[in-house]
Amino acid sequence: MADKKKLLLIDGHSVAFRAFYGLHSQLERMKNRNGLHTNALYGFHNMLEVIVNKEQPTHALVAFDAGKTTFRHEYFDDYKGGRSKMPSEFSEQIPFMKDLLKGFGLQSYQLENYEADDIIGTLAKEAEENGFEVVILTGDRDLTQLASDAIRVDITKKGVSDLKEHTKQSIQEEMGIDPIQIIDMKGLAGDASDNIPGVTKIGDKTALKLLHEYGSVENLYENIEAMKKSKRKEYLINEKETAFLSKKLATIDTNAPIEVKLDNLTYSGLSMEDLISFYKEMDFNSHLQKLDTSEYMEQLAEDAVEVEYTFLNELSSSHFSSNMAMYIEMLNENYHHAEIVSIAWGNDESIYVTDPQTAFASDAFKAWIEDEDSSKVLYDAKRTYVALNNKGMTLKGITFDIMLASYLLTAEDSSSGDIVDVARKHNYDHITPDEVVYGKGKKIKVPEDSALMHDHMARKVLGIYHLSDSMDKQLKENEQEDLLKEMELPLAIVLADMEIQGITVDAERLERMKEEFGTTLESIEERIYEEAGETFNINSPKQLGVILFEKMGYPVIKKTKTGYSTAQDVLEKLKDEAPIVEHILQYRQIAKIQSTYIEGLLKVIDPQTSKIHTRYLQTVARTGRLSSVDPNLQNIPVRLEEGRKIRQAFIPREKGWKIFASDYSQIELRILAHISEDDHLIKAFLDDEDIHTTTAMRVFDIDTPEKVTSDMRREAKAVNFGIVYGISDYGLSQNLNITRKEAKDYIDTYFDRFPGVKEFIDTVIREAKENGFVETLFHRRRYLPDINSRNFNLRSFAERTAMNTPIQGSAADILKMAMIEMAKRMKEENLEATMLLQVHDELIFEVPEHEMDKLESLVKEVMEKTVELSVPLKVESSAGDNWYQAK
DNA sequence: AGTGAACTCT
DNA sequence: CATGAGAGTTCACTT
Repeated sequence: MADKKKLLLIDGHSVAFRAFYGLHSQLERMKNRNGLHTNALYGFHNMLEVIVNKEQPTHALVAFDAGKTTFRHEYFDDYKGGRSKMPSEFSEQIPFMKDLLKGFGLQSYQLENYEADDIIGTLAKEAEENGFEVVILTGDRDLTQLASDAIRVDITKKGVSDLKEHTKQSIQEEMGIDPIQIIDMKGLAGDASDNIPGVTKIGDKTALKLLHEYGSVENLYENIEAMKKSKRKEYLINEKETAFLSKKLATIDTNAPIEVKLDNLTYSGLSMEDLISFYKEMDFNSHLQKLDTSEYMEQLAEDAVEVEYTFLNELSSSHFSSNMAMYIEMLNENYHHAEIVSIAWGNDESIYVTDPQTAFASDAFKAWIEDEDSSKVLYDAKRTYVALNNKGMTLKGITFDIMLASYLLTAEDSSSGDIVDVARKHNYDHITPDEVVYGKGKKIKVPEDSALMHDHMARKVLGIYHLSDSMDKQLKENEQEDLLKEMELPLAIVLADMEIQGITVDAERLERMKEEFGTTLESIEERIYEEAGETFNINSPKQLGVILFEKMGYPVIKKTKTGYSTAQDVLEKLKDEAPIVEHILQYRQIAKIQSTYIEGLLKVIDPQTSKIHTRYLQTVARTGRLSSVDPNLQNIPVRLEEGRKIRQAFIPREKGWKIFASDYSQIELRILAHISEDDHLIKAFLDDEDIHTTTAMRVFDIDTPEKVTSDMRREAKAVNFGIVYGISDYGLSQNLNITRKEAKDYIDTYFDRFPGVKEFIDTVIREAKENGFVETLFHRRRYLPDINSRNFNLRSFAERTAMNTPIQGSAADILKMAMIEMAKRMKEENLEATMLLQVHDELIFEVPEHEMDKLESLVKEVMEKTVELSVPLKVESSAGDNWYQAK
């Protein structure tokens, strides 16, 4: 049997409007690259997706209201009066609705002088008469009057793609009336949202009661004489006209003179091409990625430019020239262990693809890779360098890296690591996402048809080659060329060498610690179960919350989205009355050490060499800092003794060598002094004063350093931190456990005593508002789209970013410069010592005893002098048999 | 497979 | 109105 015909009717405007408010909290975050708000479009999209998938309609139409007046205004001037004007954030999205609908393959329709409701009503009835099943999607309750055996009305609920279905039956159950009587109800009770007046003192409840008795407005008035004398009766009689008018206004016209024919509304599904271009226009990247891969492939096949390439089984020097892009494919993120599956290179004249065996057996390939004068344009130079290093080659002649360039141009979310995202952001659309070619998750593999991969490789190479040109120009415009070529690119190689070198870790020592901590953990566990009176999973905040706040009845201090907060600062406050929390805190501390640092590190030690090779991510932190993964060696415990012991396991690669660490003292405050030119701050550093003590003296009005108590210094330190991070009185008060007013006084006094700092903050925020971005000392940029937002939170956040980024980012710049210089000098001086780690303001080396003095003076000179500010930079160094001792 | 809470660092 | 910058990993829990 042929499927029944099903018509889907959508009330475009009301659904979009609901979507807008449903995602209103996301308003400022959801913008495309041109700053267009996209929340209503996004929500509307999701609703369409849900309903189209669920209903599988054979016919569909989206109806819109037309113009400002409808026939209803002829009866009643103030119809829909009192509605506030559409916010511009919503109205700016309306023009793009048509692109969205096009993508879904949906027709839309509007009719002069009629509302969408009337179009929907007319078509719904017509369809019903022709044996259709009808589903109406709307954000407006008005349409429920249309519900019948064949017509269902779905209303969007607050949750974005959640729908409430209204059928004839459900309305009868809920209200005790037929859907058509809803208009009688409105006649009596009115509808505030449409400014339909109704009869005085009659609301929904009373109206329903009257309808149960009389059935309709007409019948009510025919029998009104018999009604018992009452105030209500008077109102009804006096406002008879209003009641009939209201009913008329509320009645959907099911005989609108529409020109569309049902037969022309057949629905044939998504239009991939249009949908993809809509996603691109809106920067709906997650949707782009989600698209069914085969459809995506088809689409690409249709509109993609052909990329020509040659697959080579044998290489010769004629295949290489001086200016080429290259890409090496590995299917594992961690390039230290990943297998190379394909290699491609070329330029706009020719592109070559080969397999790794062929490349690595070729002298011509090695000669080209190692030729300083053959310039190579890459995506992720560090990754490429490490991969080739594993094959015994040293990559030379790197002139450009589009990943690094993209990071410098638009540091925003370039994190995913996929070349497609970078390319797309710079309007290059001819690269397929890796996921499509290789699959994702556990199922990642080289495609059966290896030609698919070769084509993919060729596209990447061509993309890299093209993009390097336009990116180079943009960098020049931003004065960022040096930042790439003198900082990030050379740094990539320095980092690669550090990663390849790795740091030696004493696995046996970790194993012994694991035993010890394991025993401790068990005994704490037991004690907690005893105190709680039952066993439970201490690691589960949910279960812990139930024990503490329900079973044991301790006061709830803070809540999270999902339940009770059991965070450290909350538990600290319960310490006095609840002995159990002491043990919980202790448990958590040790459990963290055990799982993350002992077991976690043991897992990543190379059993052959006893080394750990982290990966530094150069394009993640928005301030220009590095981050470290697999494992993260930038957050090895130091603050508390138990955790700090982990550092004993980090040792030099040779017996008798030392671990040597140098860190910048107060680099961020020194940079603040330099940028702000605050006289007092500058003087403090010129005189090499203890900066927290100096701050305490100025803020607390103390005349000599000796009179500054340790508490005052501690509070001053917190204030200094606050200044660097962009302070709020609330934040400082939380931090110091003082009142908000006291915190505010501290801050005001600070700004009064360091006026240059105050001026810096005002200036940097003002400039950020004008330019839309802030810069570090070396022209690293960070765009702040929210800096002029009307949303207080977003704006405040952007303002704090505006003051913090130049400070944190300049510190990152300086250490990067120092690292490059350090690597160069160590090579020149032929030192055996090796740079191993970078932890934001410190560098860690391993060094033979006899080079200690040399290294110490070299590090000091390089770190203090590579970049010179208006205040001195100060470096503190220490050494020991392991990382624990070197601090 | 993805999210949130908790913890670690500068 | 919610509340100090920048990161990564582990676990529990949900989809």
